[in-house]
Amino acid sequence: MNIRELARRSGVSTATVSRALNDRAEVSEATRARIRRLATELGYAPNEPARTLVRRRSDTIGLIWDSGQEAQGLHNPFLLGLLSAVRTALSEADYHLMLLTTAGDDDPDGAYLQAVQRHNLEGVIVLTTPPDDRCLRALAASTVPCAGIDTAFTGPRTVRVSSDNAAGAAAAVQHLYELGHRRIATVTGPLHLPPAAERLTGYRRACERLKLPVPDAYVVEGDFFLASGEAAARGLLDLPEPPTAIFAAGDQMAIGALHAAADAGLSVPRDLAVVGFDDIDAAALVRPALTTVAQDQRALGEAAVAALRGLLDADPGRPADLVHAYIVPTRLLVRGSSRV
Amino acid sequence: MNIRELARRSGVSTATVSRALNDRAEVSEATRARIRRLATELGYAPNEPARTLVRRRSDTIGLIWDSGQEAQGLHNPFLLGLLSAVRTALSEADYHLMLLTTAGDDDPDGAYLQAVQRHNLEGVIVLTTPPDDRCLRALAASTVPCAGIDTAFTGPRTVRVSSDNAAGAAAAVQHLYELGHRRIATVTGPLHLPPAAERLTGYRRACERLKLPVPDAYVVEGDFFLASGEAAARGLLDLPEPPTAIFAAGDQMAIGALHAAADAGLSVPRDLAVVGFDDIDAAALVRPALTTVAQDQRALGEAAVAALRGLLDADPGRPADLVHAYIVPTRLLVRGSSRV
DNA sequence: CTGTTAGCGCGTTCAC
DNA sequence: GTGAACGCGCTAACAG
Repeated sequence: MNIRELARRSGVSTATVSRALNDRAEVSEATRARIRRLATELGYAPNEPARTLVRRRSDTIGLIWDSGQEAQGLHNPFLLGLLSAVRTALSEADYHLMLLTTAGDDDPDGAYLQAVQRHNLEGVIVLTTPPDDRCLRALAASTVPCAGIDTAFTGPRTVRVSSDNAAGAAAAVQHLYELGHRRIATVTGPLHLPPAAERLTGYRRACERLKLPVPDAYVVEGDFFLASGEAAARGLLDLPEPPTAIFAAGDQMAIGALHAAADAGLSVPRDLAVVGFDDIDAAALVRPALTTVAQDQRALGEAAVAALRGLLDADPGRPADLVHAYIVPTRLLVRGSSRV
Repeated sequence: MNIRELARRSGVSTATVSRALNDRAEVSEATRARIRRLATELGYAPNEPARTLVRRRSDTIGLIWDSGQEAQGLHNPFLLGLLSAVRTALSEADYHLMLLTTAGDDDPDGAYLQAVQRHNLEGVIVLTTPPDDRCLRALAASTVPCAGIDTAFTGPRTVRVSSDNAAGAAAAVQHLYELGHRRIATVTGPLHLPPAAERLTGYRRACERLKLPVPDAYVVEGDFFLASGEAAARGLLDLPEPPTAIFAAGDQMAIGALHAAADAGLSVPRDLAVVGFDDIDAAALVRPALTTVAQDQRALGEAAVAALRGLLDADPGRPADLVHAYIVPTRLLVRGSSRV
């Protein structure tokens, strides 16, 4: 079933069919309706490769989501929601979505770039990825429009989307303050990662505003994984003046802090309050359930799509400074680990 | 950069370039090498839409992974690993991957089918999806090759891939038996779902083999979510003769059982042992860590790709009975919730 | 408002 | 072993 057959059956030319199906103005309403009806009746669907070939655009976006295994267990739960949101938002904007990989390519460094070229991709969305990915750097350095969520790359046609990490962290501190806590420590992520650094900044700013002391010992760098949070919390609880509350920049570390508290014979939230970040699935499953700063995956996904579309519509020559950062608000979910 | 330009620069015709790049036999080794080198040098990449158009095949597989929101929080953590495995396996087999959605289509019932037609997809892989999806049924009923992981659909060119749910459940029971438990109860998933039913079968068979009594009260149907596991466990612990071990057919329910035990003042694993299924992220994060039957996501993904390729290579006329079921083994992860 | 025609980039005949 | 010509399904440009 192709456009020629459809034309034959409806007694018009292929050009008219094409115009009718693509909602061009120059077709009479009557013929348009007739053709559309016939098309659905016959189960006609346009051949995208052919359209792509002639229109020189594919309406297709590439998606890169983690080329390495390092991120395993880290932002994972998070990614799925993101992926879902991106998929939905793109499809609502009538874009198709292609998953990209580096594997199986002769020239791994240019793999993504080649994929974009091969498939005529209009742009690429990048979900959390190791920042040292050479293949990704090559992409960012090109003129391919890229929107990254929580990624640290920059290039000529690049936008970054992320949660308002600083504000989220500040909200966590504020929440603990309102519960009466005055000694609030933090466990950070690896500080070379932007989200980790931003969350620390938010923590510091909130403490400053609230006139809370932040001794150096109250800031411990972790790696976002459980064990680091547990170790950090253990250290914090052993201090001469231990904190009464811990803000961990990631849920896994926060859960580690819960374990450390239990081991120290402390009751959460009575003796120690804990707040995490991300709202991974496990946050609602542990006991006490974890109070956490939830990232809005749906909003992040939609923002990424919006950002990319902005880039696509923008004049390629112009720097896209105006839209160079999309910040999505977070939401504090108060659960048992902080509230009494 | 296209094949014509490449031909001009290498002093041969486009036909020769095409033959060289596609590893056809009728080209001399020398020219092939020369052309290949020039191609990488110039960053040439074939235009897939054009290739697809003329070859009438796209080397592209569609992926459907959850059209509804119902599954939220259920198999989620699981899906991501699957997705990753499928992506890798497909790309190693030189297939491209396209994410499909129903959204934004006029004829939602035929949305997937249309997508397959539009993009010339060779086949589709379906990850866990609500079984009542009409759109999916339409796809399964067609002649499009489909491989489903844990899905309940069947059709003329359909393969199902799943974990060996029965064996996994049996292994859990066996493990508990070896620890000395003789009163082992189970919390099942919704029994209309094949995985839930299979896990129950495995449980029953193992109990029978080990001559363990299974009073009706020891089999409680849950819904895979936390609360149902908690409620079921509470009921079980209130029995006149409560079990000393619970096998829950899903990790969330198992974690619910841990909560119930804690509320009843029981110590896990001393007073009650608990085993789950799936190995979601949270299983390793809760305390005590959850013993669970892990599904091998990587193997499942690879099996799905293998199954689909089998279907693609098979004679379309022939029923594909020989390969109609791919069963992937599970692995018991013993953690603190069972081992003393 | 509609039809005719050219050509998007490539793989594949058929000649040589 | 190589080249010239054709056509995949569709849209765009132009003609009517």
